[in-house]
Amino acid sequence: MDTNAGQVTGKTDTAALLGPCARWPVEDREIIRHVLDRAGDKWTALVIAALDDGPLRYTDLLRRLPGISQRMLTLTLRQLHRDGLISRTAYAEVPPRVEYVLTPLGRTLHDIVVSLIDWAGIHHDEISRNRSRFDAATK
Amino acid sequence: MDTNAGQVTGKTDTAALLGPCARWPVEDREIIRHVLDRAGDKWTALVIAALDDGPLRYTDLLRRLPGISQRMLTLTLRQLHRDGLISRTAYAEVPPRVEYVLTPLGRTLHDIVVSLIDWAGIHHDEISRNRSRFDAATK
DNA sequence: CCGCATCCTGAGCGATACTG
DNA sequence: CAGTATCGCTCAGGATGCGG
Repeated sequence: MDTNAGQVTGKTDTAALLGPCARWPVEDREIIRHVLDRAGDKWTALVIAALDDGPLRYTDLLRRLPGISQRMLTLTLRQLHRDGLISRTAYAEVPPRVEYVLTPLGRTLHDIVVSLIDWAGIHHDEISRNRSRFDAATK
Repeated sequence: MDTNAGQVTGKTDTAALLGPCARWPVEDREIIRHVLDRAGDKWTALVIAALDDGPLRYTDLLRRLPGISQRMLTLTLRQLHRDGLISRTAYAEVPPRVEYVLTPLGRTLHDIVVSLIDWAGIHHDEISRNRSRFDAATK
């Protein structure tokens, strides 16, 4: 990383400043990258989207997210909790009950995530067609 | 998987229908998943975001995306082209020149992607604080 | 019911060197 | 300038089994 560090020390990295991260200072870049990576995780988006119905229990989420493994649900939930995007409430009952719900911060991301999912749903057929056409042409 | 398959065969998978994918038929699920995965690729979002300035050349993109390798830029561009999100124009000159630009379809995704990047930039400090607090509490 | 620990595989990605 | 080709590794993530 920082391959052009030795080029011109006075100009910092003007080239990089033109990119999509231009609005944010250099020291934040990698954190933004990290946030972006996490948002792009396989399940994070879908978990957040699933939580718009209100509080959900662990097993509810498991059923609402076809294909997710217990492991990944646990990990994803922990990350989201750690980042303050969801809150976790455990009730001392038998059998135990744990409910997850979006925090205000989480809800701000929720809206974006939902629009992304909607986008995928709306345009996936167009994308499929583009892909087929492309493959046919490149054959 | 499908632990409740033996429960009520007539009701198909109503549980799954409640999730965030509820709006879309079952056969589209995995395609949506795929589109979502692609959007969550390490560089896809940033490449799309970088292209809002208008047409860009290969090396322009390389400079505007600090840390990306030639390999990943090539692969990402190819996927985006294949999916019809960007168009590629090669000019028969010396030296060769190739320009990439968002298609109308790509521009619809662009807006979402930008809002996601902005979200990351706005909230990453809050997330960092949450994380620190969480780690301190769990110590 | 709600997880955590372990093992394991392969896709994603970076580094490097080479071509039209 | 705009890619391609090859190697190697890391690590996300699936399967399974156990524990509170």
